[in-house]
Amino acid sequence: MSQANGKYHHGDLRAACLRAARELLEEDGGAALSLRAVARRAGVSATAPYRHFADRDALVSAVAAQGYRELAEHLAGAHPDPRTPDDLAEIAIAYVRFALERAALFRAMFAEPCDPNSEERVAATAAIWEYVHGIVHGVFPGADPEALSVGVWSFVHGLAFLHLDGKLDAADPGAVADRVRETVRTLLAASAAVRRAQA
Amino acid sequence: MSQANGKYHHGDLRAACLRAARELLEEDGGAALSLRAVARRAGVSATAPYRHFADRDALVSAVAAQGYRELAEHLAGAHPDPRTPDDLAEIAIAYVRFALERAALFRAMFAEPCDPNSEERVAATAAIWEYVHGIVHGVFPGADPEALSVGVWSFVHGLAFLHLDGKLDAADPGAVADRVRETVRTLLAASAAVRRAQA
DNA sequence: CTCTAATGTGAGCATTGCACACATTATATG
DNA sequence: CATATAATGTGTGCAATGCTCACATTAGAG
Repeated sequence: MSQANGKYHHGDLRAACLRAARELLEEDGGAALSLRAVARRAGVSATAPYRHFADRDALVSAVAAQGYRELAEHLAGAHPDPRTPDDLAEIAIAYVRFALERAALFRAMFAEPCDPNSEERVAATAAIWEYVHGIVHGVFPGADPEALSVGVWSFVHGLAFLHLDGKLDAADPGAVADRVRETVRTLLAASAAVRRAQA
Repeated sequence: MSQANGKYHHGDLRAACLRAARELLEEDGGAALSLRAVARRAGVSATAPYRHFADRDALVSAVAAQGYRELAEHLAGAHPDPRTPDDLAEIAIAYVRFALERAALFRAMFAEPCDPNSEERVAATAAIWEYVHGIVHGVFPGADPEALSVGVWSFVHGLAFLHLDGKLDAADPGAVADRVRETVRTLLAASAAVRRAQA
């Protein structure tokens, strides 16, 4: 009951719904995120949320957008100004940790095709692209920034998902971090290995 | 109606359910995959599928396992024995194309944590790991096979998901293929760029 | 103060997952 | 061949959900 005062009008039901949705997501996973459960938790009738969200998808989209912003913060916190591949590895570790710690949220962010109607969500995605470009520019000043940004985000994103889906063991956070670091190093050494082999 | 003969016993309802599930997945997306819809399409009562699948998750797991096998085939078809980064790029392209062409199936394969109870699913995952190891060994003979396999699968997997989720434009298959190829090249040249910058 | 638009309520409908008791049939066993 | 038993399919029922609609309440503009 985020706000169970007896008033007829809630005050800020939209925010309360988002909060409730986040709580449900973290407590019971994504499947439990129903509009009715959100309404219950906000101490409000089952249909009240429809005044603030067109449908379930709209609610999820709003939560996802919130997630994008938090992800950006989380990454920025991992390393303010990455310059070396090892710096980049730290950010990769932060990305994977975010996915594992806020698993249901992370899924909500990437489960559905980015709804082109949700301005909020598109904007958040664009912000992440900006951020990735900045990192790539700092770490690989000489490379094609567009292609390498795609490469880096893909790699890190895939790493996160494979852990999330149990394709890589994610039980021990320390071990996960080590593996991510190791993988970044190895991948960046791969081209050298190729050149050596071809020489 | 995959098999609407009037017999009381269906003959092979399990297979019919899987077929129906695949059809629903491709026609209406993952959300439409309900046990009842599957039953309807198989021309059978709503609860009949429970004789073959413990619950909805079990059905999805079975479909996912099927998907893993098809993915392995699809990749093998793209290049039988990859030896160079460009060969690898062709496989990456095939991976992304599989994800985009069988989007709902692909999501089903990776949406939920790999159920440790589903033998079939675990086995299929292990098979993919084997396959990736083989490729990596062929293309990067000198590298740490474990770490680089993780890196390569992560990268390709992330690439697929970012396209699938609209973070990368996936409208034109040709353009997607070009981007994937370009990204593989650029990523493998990244370490060179770093060394150049540090020199 | 009044009237309108915003916001919340409650009943209702279709759909779903699943459990249960029951019907039908394949198959093993006498 | 006859029959008991296990496998398989049916139908009913319940609780939950998303969503619509008519209605109640209230905040705030005029």
